[in-house]
Amino acid sequence: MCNGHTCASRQDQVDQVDQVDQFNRCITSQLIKWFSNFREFYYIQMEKFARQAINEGVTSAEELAVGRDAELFRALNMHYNKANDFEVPDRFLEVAQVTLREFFNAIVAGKDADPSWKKAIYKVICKLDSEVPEIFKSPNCLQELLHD
DNA sequence: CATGACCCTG
DNA sequence: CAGGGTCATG
Repeated sequence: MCNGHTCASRQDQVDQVDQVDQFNRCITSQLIKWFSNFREFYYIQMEKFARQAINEGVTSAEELAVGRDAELFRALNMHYNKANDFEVPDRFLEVAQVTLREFFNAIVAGKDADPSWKKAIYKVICKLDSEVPEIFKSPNCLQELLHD
């Protein structure tokens, strides 16, 4: 039955599954790392633009708006969507604006004196996170994404 | 012991 | 981004 050419041994099959498993684990951890880096860049920009607004004399967070033409948006888009491969959801703009205002108010209030002042903001913003798209939860996520 | 969040560097 | 360290979880 198993002539060594057309049929893999049970052990070989087990090894293959292990390899696929490890492969997927590497890919996912890599993605997690990427998202982590994205998130960090996002907040760095938020702080940067919030301080910039303050230095420019903005007195109220209400004056801060993040539209698709905003410098802040351009900076972010440059990193996440340089080739404009997809349309940025309006939801993203909304959350970005909330985040910017959150930073603005915190800094104006002098909360940045506290070494961990950003955590309060993170706590607020993470609640605004959108649900993870179903495809990403699928075991065949990689295959499905590759088809597009 | 493994994994992931978070932080800081290069 | 990638690496590496720390800390909390399970």
